[in-house]
Amino acid sequence: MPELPEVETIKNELLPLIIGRRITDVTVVDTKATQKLPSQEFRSGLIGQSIISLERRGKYLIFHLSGGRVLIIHLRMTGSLLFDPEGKDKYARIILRFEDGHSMVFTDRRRLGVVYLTEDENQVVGRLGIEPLNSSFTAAELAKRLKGRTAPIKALLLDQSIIAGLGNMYADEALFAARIHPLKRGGELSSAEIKRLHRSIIEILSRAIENKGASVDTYKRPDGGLGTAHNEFKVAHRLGEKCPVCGTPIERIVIRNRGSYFCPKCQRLR
DNA sequence: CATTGTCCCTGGAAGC
DNA sequence: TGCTTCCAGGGACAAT
Repeated sequence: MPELPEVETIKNELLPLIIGRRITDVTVVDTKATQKLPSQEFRSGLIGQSIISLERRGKYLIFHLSGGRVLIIHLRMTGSLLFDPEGKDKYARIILRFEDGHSMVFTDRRRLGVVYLTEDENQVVGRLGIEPLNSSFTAAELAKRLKGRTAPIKALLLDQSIIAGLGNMYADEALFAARIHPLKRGGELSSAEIKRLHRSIIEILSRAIENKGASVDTYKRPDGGLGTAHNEFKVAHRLGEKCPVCGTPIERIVIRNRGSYFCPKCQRLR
């Protein structure tokens, strides 16, 4: 499941492979991927353009094109961007070909991923919240964003308009590291808890990027390689396993239709 | 506005 | 073995 560390890894590894390359052909295998944009319009908007930059914002990949337009891809649950994949991909949805014979394939088993082609990227990413690895993300800023909120902290961490890029796995890991129960109301966190949570979010995400993401489900890097961040998960997807701190079995509850893993002893509600 | 619930989508797992 | 049902979850959207 691509969250911030996975998308950041894809950006980092794709960047040197595609920068400056001109798109010579586009195949739209699955028209659902481009949403309401007709595939002919999508193709003609891309063909002939060069990729001049690649950035990440939250979980979005943003490709700036020479003509001024912007290609934006969200991988959602099972999407991958593969560079020069071997053989045919059963789940290929969009294929970009470059003038020198290379290709980039957007594959997506569950077909939830979305591709945009726009002149104004803010229409797609404009409502996203703060970047947690940006220096502007401070404990004071986090406190401000949680103040007065009554929803469970877990739900607030998943709200992309508050913090951009955290997903289910890393939200659970950050809450465990900060020793905060996922159901605790956001506005009721103490300043000590907010400081711990702030630090944990940064450390968990940074470490996962060092590990090139977590290969849970279908996540792959552009060269087809996997990430190793999941090996360091302490609670996420570890129902019934022993808490590495106290040995208590990890529990799972559902918050906003998302499975939340936590240690009932280390993360007390009160 | 804040919060909560539903839906999309598919393949792997679980149950019968 | 083979069929059916459930589940995973990011984000758009509707309802409250």
